[in-house]
Amino acid sequence: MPHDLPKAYEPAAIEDHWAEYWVREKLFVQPTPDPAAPREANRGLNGQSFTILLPPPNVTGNLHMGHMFEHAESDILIRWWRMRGDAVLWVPGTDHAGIATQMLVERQIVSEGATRQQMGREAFVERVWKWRQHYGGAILGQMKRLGASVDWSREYFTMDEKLSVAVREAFVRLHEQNLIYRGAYIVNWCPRCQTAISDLEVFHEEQKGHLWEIRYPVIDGDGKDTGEFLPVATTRPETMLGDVAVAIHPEDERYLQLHGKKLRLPLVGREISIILDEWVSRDFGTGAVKVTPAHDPNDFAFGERHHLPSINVMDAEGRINAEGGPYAGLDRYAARKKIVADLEAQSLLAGIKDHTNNIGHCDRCKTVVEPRLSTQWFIKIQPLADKAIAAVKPDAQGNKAIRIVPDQYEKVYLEWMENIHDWCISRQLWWGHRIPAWHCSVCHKITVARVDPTVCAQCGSEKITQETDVLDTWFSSGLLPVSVFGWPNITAENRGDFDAFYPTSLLVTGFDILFFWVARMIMFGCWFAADVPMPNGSPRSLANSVPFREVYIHALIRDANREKMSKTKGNVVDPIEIVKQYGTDAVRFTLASMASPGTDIAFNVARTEGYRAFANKIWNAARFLFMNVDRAAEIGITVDPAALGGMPSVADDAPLEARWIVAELHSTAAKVNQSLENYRFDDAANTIYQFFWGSFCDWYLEIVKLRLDFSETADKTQTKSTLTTLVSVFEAALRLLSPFMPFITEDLWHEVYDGNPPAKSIALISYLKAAETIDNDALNAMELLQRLIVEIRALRKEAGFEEKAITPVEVRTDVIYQGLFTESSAIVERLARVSKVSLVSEITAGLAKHSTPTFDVGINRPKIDVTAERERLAKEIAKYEKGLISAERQLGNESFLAKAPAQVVEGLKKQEAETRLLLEKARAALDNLNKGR
RNA sequence: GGGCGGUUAGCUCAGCUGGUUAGAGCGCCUGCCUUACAAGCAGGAAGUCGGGGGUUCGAGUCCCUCACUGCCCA
Repeated sequence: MPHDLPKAYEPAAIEDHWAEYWVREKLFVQPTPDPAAPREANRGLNGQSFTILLPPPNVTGNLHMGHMFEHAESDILIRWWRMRGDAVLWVPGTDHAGIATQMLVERQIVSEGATRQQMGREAFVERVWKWRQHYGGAILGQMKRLGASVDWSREYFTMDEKLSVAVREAFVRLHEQNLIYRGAYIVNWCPRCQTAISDLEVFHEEQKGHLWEIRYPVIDGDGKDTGEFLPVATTRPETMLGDVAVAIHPEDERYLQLHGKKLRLPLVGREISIILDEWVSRDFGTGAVKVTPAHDPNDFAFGERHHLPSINVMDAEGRINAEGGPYAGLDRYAARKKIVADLEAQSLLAGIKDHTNNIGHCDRCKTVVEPRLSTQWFIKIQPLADKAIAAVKPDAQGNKAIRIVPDQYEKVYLEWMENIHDWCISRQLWWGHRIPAWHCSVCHKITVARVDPTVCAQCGSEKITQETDVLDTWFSSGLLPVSVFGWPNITAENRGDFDAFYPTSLLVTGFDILFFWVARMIMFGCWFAADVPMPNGSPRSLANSVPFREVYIHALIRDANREKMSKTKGNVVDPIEIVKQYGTDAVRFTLASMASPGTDIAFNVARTEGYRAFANKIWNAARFLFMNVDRAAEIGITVDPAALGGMPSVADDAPLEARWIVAELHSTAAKVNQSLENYRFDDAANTIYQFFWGSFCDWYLEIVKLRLDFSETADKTQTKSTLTTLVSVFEAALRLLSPFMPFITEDLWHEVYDGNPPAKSIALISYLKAAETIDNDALNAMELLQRLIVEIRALRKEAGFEEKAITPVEVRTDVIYQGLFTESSAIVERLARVSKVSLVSEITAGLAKHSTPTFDVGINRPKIDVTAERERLAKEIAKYEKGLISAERQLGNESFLAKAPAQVVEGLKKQEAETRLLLEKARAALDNLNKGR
């Protein structure tokens, strides 16, 4: 059947088809292994499994460039491992994103004129589920379109029943282990979201503000003003309503006379004490710091140390509450304004200074967070952190249970983990995993249980109500590596997944969630998996408890000007849009080729344009190939499909270009495999690009045109073997490229097999593996030939030949190369538009001439540009002279000769000799030019 | 304030444990519609490797220092 491909590659025409095909045919589904079967049987051909858990995108989210990059890298690795014969599993899913999702649905409700409070909790949660069913997880649909080779049968959602069981078990277990406690502490409170958020969910931003100095009147034992004042500096004057003391440094000479005295709190009138505390910084402000334990973490610590009461003066929405007397009801900023004005009116304001401070904002809604005293649930994190540290730190033998790549992040991780704070896991939301704790209104004790209790476990009362708080979303996503494989239900019958896929092999993720998620998975994984025995019943070591063996931290995507992409700046590049324009493959290849470790990626569509051209190049190479296959078929020459699919090889007596392209292919395969081992997507991509375009298309295809003779008189055996090499190398190159450009390679691969491929997808057959030895003779010979052709082409230009003109050339070379040039004269003639290659002992005087270390080549010069030629030679001479001077200096240096490796010295000597010769030739050529010969 | 990274061609970036005269893509210049491809072909120009100092026979690569820049933590 003749092939009929459009002249230009149109990604849109094929991508939807294949994306849908991959999902429909369930090509990437990895079934649960049978736990009764031997472990090896559950692994791939290599006896290995390779598993990646998709970092769960937010269920409300859309795919952005960062996702596409992360997925491209993961997919490249996954496809590569799969083609190398491993049992591969990539598990997709989304997380329920407590705050974001609740905010989104709440906004909808408000726009309908209602509130969630009116609706009630149950109805609201139902509404969120409904939203999720209709609109949630759009990002997974986008992933399907982009061809991510994930196992869709295993899609998870953190609120699913199966994963919720794990959340509950984890909570109860930690509680039983006394690692969960509840208490009143200062937390980051978002007045808009009306929930506590963890330290990690707060971002700090410098803002210009003020430092107000307030004069606190000193009073005597009877409560009367002494006429003295203590100046107190604050950035948040409104919190003074909750002041319970003022702290000074015990050795601060300015305030020695105030030791033991009391103050009257301005505006409020409350008597407060002056406390002495060495933690006070004497240099900051006035050296006297107001203490408001309910509204500042440092003050809370002061309060603990000095047994001070806490007075909460704000409500959940950031308004002053009843404790604030006349200010009650005012928003925090309105209250600040009024308080400052009132203080001023009472002459209690000593000064206002400009002050820049770092203000915490809610990561979700950008509202300024308020440190607030409230009762929350916490995890006592140290025991978990200890394991998580041990998992990453090298042991005495230098082994690490988890390797973090690039390794600089290992330090960042350990630094954070070693200074970790207890984790506030409660959120005042409705959407999420409700904390499985019940409060008893009789004995006021708490019952935490795996099964919803009906009575208080302490006093048996039925008057119990469930805790209203839900758990932090990261609590559930932190459990994913264990929960997606069935934990806590690991029984003899259903432990197949866990045994086969846990620990997962690799996590590909961004630096931004190293602490949020990666660290928490490590803590939970090490903690909970440790209790699951190994398949043979033996205890599980730390190395087998970790959630993944490696973490690859990828770069961040910025716009073409290296600016962070953000909606407000309007510089967000929508990957789907770019994909529509250039094709998924081109975008993937762009991302891969720019993915060098440690540097952010400045995404530039100019690059993508270039890789679309690359795809088009491959497409057209295929057209050329099919054209010839069809023509061959007409005279009865066909390629045996059995010759395809492995590593191409050629006979020793095959033509040079055949031996060469096969050697190049092997060498390319070796480099690509090596690069991917090291997560060097850029090197791998560039190597393939160079092979496909630079070697296969630019040279091999051009030369092969000489051999494809379909005339009556043709040597059919030779034509067939040429065609076989051509097709088999192309087919192999498609496989090499497939992980990077899955769509075009899938499409062309099916074409190569004329619709009867040996497998359902190119993704399911084997990747390239280089032979032990590579034909270096062919590589060297071809390199020399290419050099000759390039020199002739350059000469032709300089000599002013028309593009199409054909001309004879003279070549002088050593005997050892003469055979090559003679045998390959047809190649030179075709590629350099030469009528005849004559080997001479010296290039005829007067010809335009180029010299290289191995040969001289000369051609006629119909209309040479003498000035340009003179400039070129002068430049060449200067370059050689410079090189010669530096070579001579080094070779004249005795310590160089004594200390440098022989190989380096030899190389330099050879180079020096060559340069000397080339210099002489260039000088002679310049002379001749000047003499007008 | 503490820590980490970056600075190489006009742009975006490679350059492994120091070793011959520093590379790629895009862009640029010149000439070509050579029937696979103008999303192409051929040829070409272009870098005091951020500044300074040091170690070394030899430094883009190692050390010190300064400058600029980005990120993380407080």
